[in-house]
Amino acid sequence: MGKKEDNKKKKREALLTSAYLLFTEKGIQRTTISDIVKHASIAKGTFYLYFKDKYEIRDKLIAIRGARIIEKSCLALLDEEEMSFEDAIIFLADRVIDLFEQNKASLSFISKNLSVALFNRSNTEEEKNRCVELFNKIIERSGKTFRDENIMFYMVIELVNSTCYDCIINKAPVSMEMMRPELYKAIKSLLVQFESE
Amino acid sequence: MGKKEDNKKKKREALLTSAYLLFTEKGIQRTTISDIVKHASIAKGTFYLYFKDKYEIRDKLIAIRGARIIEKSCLALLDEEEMSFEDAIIFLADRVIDLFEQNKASLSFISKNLSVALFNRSNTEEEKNRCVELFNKIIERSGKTFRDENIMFYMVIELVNSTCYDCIINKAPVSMEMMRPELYKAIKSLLVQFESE
Amino acid sequence: MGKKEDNKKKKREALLTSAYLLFTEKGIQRTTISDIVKHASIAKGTFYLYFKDKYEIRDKLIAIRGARIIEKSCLALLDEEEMSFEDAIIFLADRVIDLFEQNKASLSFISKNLSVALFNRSNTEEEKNRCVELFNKIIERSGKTFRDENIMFYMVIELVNSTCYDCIINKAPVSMEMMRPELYKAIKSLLVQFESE
Amino acid sequence: MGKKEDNKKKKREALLTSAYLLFTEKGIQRTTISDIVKHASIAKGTFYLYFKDKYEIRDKLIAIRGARIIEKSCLALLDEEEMSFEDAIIFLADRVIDLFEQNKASLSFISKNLSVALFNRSNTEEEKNRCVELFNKIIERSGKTFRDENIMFYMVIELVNSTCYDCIINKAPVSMEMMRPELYKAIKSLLVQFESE
DNA sequence: TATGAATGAGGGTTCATTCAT
DNA sequence: CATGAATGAACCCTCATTCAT
Repeated sequence: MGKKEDNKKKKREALLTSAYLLFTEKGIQRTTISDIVKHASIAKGTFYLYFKDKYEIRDKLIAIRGARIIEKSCLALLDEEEMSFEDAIIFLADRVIDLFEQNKASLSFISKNLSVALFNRSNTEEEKNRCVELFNKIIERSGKTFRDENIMFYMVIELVNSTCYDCIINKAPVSMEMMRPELYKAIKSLLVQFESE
Repeated sequence: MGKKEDNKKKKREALLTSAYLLFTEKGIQRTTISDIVKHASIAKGTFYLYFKDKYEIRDKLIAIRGARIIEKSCLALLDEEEMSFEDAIIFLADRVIDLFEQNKASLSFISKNLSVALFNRSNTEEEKNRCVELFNKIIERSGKTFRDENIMFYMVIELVNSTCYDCIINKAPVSMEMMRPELYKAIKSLLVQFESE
Repeated sequence: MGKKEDNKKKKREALLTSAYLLFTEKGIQRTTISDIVKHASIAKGTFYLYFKDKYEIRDKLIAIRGARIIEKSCLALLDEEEMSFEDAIIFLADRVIDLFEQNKASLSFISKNLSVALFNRSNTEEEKNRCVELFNKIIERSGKTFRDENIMFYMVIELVNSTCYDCIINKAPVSMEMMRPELYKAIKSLLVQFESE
Repeated sequence: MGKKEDNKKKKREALLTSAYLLFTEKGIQRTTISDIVKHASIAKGTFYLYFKDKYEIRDKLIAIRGARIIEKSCLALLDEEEMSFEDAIIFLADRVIDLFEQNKASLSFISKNLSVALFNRSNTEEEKNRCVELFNKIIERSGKTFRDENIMFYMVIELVNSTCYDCIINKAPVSMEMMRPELYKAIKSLLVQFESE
């Protein structure tokens, strides 16, 4: 019967949601498993039926939340009129930066690990696949071909994520405002670099 | 009397050395203050005369060890014959990657925080200054001028550090071997971008 | 229907076998009911249909395994040619010591509780009876009569079991090798003591 | 300064006393470290400065309390008029049985481990030595010599301890009352056995 | 300044037991 | 009868921090 299965999924979901809320609110260090299960209205022992420890749930959440950010941005792009590939990627970067600026706690939580959502081996789930599909669709629309799309996307993501983290959270080396135009130029020069002649 | 001063410096040094050893050996989480003071042959209470907590000593160490990596690379470069600016930066990147590959524990410890060695506000010490001076010397030698050297260096460092961490530690998205040529092309395209016309 | 009965017996047997294996392998403390049912491929709740708790199954196992050791030794004796009563008991002791030396985990598990196999009130099962019968047969064969056979057997068993446990497991006060001749002399003097005039 | 040292000894003593009280009152399984420290008015963490775990304190206590029983009995003997060696040992056994009958909780706690007080390697402390000295004094007074005094004492202790435990706690195979005369005869026959001609 | 024994809150984790299926 | 997910009390133990010396 699916009832049990359903219940299990719900429990898992509740743990993930509660953990994310607490992690972004109080930080990972100061969030205890007790906090998480209390917030999720689940027994403490039950936590261990779903996750090995606090760090497993954190890693899973980084992947999920990172993927969500990328997905949202891609979907926003697909709603837009067609534009050049460079502009499309800049548009994406712009969306990601906006989302992070609107949700600094999320950025603080994801830290510089946005790319694990796409490239980490342990993350074999659908989130990853959905993002990869969206990226492929964007490339397709551009009609261009690239030397190594994975590495290209990886570098762009790293550059965007790093600058967001440092400029928004640490406010160093400069503010995000000041960084933004430089970042866009940098991304453009990177993309050109990856086009196959 | 300078002897007391000396002794204090030695104690501080011992704590830093021991902490670094243990952090790289067992990880930060699993290293306790007890471990650190035991290894440094110092009393537990004394720790608190020098550092607020484990995370203060960690942050200090990331800055010190990061700066050391950059410094070493810069000094190696200054030993070389003159070369073009692009080649000089590639040479630097190459040195940094080599150092990290030779010392994965150090990379694991520094994680994606290499740039704090140079750009973090809280890091007001000499390490930072030495690195900045070295960078300035390199630029000087090139005879070129750049739109914003800080941001340029920041981006290159982030790109090198990120790819090292992901490719060497996580082996994703590709191996460091495969990443290296792509990284160099990317760095070159970035640098050109920053030259003032 | 006997099939259900059979199945129940098999389950019980499986639990006993698994528990014994784990108890001797990892110790009683470190063996959990979860471990036992997992090893027996039985559901957790089912355990409680057969035993009250871990200690009930442990006590049952000590009785069973203790009885098995004594039985084996007695049967070995009955295979031998006739010999004097003293020699017969020494032969038995010898067999028991050998069995324990070959299976230290079993000795460690039974500890100093070998006699419960025969004399514990709660142990009302067939194992006990089989051993008692074998002892009676041995006495019968000897043609002798004794003041109190039960106490005599009890003392011999205690002496053999204690020395085995201390000398084989703890290696104190001396090795089993050194203890053996002394033990045999002691047993002989005990037996003489119990003969009715 | 001895003040700190003194305090440490007192703490250790308090832990031992409290643990013994609770072990004999509620059993080892049902006594928690929390119980012990609470009863001793000591902080939980402090327990671990003195003992590794509950089982270390238990083992230490078995040795201490076992030694105390033997010591008391020996001292009672030395108060008596001279008597034959056999009678002296019977007197000792008698005292031990009496002490155990008066304090069944203590017997239950020591279980069949009385001899570890004297023969366990890990127990290197003064308790052991005091008992050994007392035994030597008794032998000296008897003017006799024995083949192996250690093994002799060990066997007598084991026999007394085993019968006490089984007859007093388990009331099997017979009551202590019924066992006592048989035990004395057995001890006597054992002792004769060990005399060197 | 330096010490390290003492603290005790609260961390993670276990596991016997229950009970709806 | 059998199941096994869920429970949650209770466990052990850690360890940052204090403070009398």
